[in-house]
Amino acid sequence: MKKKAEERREQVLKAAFQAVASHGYDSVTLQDIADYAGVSKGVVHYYFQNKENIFSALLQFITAQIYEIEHKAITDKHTALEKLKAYVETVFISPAKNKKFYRVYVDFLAQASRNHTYQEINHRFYENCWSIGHEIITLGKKEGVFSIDLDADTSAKMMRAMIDGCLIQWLMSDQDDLHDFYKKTCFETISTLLRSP
Amino acid sequence: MKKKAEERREQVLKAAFQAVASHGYDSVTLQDIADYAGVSKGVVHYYFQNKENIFSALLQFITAQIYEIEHKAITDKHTALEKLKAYVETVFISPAKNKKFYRVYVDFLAQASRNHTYQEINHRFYENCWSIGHEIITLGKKEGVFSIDLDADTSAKMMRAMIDGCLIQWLMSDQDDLHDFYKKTCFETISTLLRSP
Amino acid sequence: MKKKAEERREQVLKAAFQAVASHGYDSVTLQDIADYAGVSKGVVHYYFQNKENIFSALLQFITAQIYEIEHKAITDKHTALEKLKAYVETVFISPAKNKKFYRVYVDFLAQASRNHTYQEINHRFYENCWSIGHEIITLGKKEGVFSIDLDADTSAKMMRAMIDGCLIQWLMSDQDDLHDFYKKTCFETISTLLRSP
Amino acid sequence: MKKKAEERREQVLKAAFQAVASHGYDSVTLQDIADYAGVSKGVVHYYFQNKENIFSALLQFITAQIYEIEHKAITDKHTALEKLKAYVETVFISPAKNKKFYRVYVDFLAQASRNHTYQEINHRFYENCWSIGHEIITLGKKEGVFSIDLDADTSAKMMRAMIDGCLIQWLMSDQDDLHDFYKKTCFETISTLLRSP
DNA sequence: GATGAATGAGAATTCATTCAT
DNA sequence: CATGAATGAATTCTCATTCAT
Repeated sequence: MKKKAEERREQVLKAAFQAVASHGYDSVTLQDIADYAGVSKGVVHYYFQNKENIFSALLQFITAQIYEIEHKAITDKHTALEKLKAYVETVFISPAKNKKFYRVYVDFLAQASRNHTYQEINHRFYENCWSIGHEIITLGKKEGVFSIDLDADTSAKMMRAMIDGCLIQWLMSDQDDLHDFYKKTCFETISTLLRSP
Repeated sequence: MKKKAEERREQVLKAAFQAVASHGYDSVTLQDIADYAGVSKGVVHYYFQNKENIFSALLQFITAQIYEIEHKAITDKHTALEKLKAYVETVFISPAKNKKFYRVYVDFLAQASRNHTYQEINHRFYENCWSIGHEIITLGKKEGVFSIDLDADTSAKMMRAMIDGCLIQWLMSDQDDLHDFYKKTCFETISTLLRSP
Repeated sequence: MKKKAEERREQVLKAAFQAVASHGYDSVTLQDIADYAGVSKGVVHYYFQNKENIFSALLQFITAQIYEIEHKAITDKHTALEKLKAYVETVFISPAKNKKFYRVYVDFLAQASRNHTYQEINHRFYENCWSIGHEIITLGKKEGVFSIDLDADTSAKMMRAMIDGCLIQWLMSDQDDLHDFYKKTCFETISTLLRSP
Repeated sequence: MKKKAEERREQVLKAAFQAVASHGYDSVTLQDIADYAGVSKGVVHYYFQNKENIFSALLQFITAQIYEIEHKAITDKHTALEKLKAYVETVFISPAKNKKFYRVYVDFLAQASRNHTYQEINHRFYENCWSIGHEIITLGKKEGVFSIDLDADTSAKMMRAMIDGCLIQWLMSDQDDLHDFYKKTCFETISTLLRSP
């Protein structure tokens, strides 16, 4: 029973993700979401109290999912450079997936600047991202491949700033063939920043 | 006649900026804009065909204005490091102004991912920003303070990615007192990236 | 089987009474009723064809109940004045109970003005009420305490009009402490009307 | 300008009165009101913030109007009995008008039992009605036609209770031809109550 | 019998846009 | 030119009712 409901909610959230990716946060209607989910309008309201509620759950859902994937990627690797490489590879997963996620994510960032709930969810996502950076940097310092002078917290923040900055810049270019350039350059820029002189 | 109309349009655009900063791109109404401008709803429609039109003009207006300010800042300085310092200082102008501009700007980025018109306006802004970076880097290479190996085009893009990444991260923190941290760290990160080894 | 079903119906009707008293005729939902009854929404529909059906049964149920109580009250007494006193005392039973019943009853009167089914149920209630008045008046005339000139039918209608008029006026005051004033005054007014000059 | 708007509001209120009289408080839609007013749905919202707002204004409007008519009726007369006669005549104006007004009024009474705003508006109406009764009774006592023992405040309340009780009972009968009976009987009952023994 | 998930019709409300004054 | 009244399309949300389990 409970399980079925949980699946339904996830079905709606996935539909909401598709719908927002296609139409944009403020243009998407509950009917759109219902259509993508292949259910009636009523179902959406049955599982979520209101629109804001769906969107909060959606932001929670996608940021948690992204973090999980990124975290898994670095856990599989053992050296700092391998982890960093895997992290950037995973973040720049593909033009199609990055476009979809970042379209939705930038929509949420736009909302978050005036919505405390989204801000908090995003903050938890940031902390997760920073913790990945922190882990890589700390290991790299131990290994001697990264500068001993780095402050892991600060550098982790700059890492994420660079990643988001690059992917937003790429998204705005609307050119899938630049994806590789941004991936490579982002990786090299971060490497340059971190490596011991 | 023409002059009066131009002033009227600018009055409306400035009001639109205030209105979007306060209410957000998708929540703002033409009545809000008219209210901020101290005119009637009719006036807004007299000078702009429709809502989309106002917003295109607004994005054009604020990105042009920002570029002008940033460009002026580096023109006043003579060495690469002075220019870079002035650029970052100008970009991180103040918590209040950055919050206002970036709220509106992120709103537009969110829209731009699905709106070609905004994308083009933003692209021109990017090119302007990149040209500033290019100028600083080229000069720094000549002066010998920046690495000779840098590709000015690429590095300029990374500079802007770092700046936007930092300011968005700061905006999401909703903590004015972190503004200084991000300004300083952003500057140092860029310096690290560019300086000759 | 039949008995169980009858109990179930009554359970739902009592819940409906609570629900209407709390939320009002037009705001009450079947879910509210189900909640008050401690059963699922399905049960409500199992025992009643639809919403209108429940409400008809409810009006029937509460008017029958009220009449039974009032009738019992006067049957216990033997003189006209005792009966009248007991009647008014029973009608003005308590602030809490009067508020609950009259809220629901006025809701039904509002509906009844456009709903023939409710009108008929209310008419039977009126006839019952009038019969109580009739009995008291006829006895009083026999006893010589009430004016011989009274038309029992007409006076019974006026008695009920006075009672409903008073209780509605009291209900609208939203002041429990006026309950006593209206009870006393209503009794005295009716007494004045009936007594032989 | 202001005048036009005031007329528009009144036009909408009159339409709302028709609409509620026909469909009932809780069934009436803003579209119904707009239709009766011969305007678009938007107009209703242009002049009233929301549905509750319209209804508050409507209750205010009709109770003020009724009071004005009743007050005018007694002002024209000079003796207590003439005033009383005129008052009852005016209150029982005609089957058609009483049906319309009392349908709407009972709807409001039903709502008022749970809505403080309506309660207050109704209370002001009550006070106005009571003041009419008070005036008649005081004059009658002076003239010696009414009992010197009457408390004018209390008797005024009983007068109104009798009137409302009678008209509600009549409304529930759904028989226009009983209107005369209730008018006559109500007048006689009140006369009996007030006259000196 | 009982449950509660699913449906979809229907209502309030919001606003861009139009246009008479 | 400017105003703001009027329109009605579009959206969210609520719930009676149905029906598979």
